[in-house]
Amino acid sequence: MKIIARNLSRSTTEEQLTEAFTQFAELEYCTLVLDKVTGKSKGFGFVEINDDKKALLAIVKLNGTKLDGKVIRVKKLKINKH
DNA sequence: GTTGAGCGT
Repeated sequence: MKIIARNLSRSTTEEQLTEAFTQFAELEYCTLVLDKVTGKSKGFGFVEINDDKKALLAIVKLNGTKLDGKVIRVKKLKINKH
């Protein structure tokens, strides 16, 4: 299940995202979107988790929590529209 | 060097 984490701090790193999610599930994929020009964080990233139930749990647990001192917004990505 | 809604190098 793909997950997106928005509203991240610009200083938040990919490993911080990883550690946050790894508390609830094993991450299959994790990336932090970086700006092409500055190379800094765009403030959001994507996470992939195999276990859907754990993924949903991680979303609920991490959504609204503070990461790097900032409240983050975690949601599921576009679900199969087919 | 910065910024604050979002669905990706």
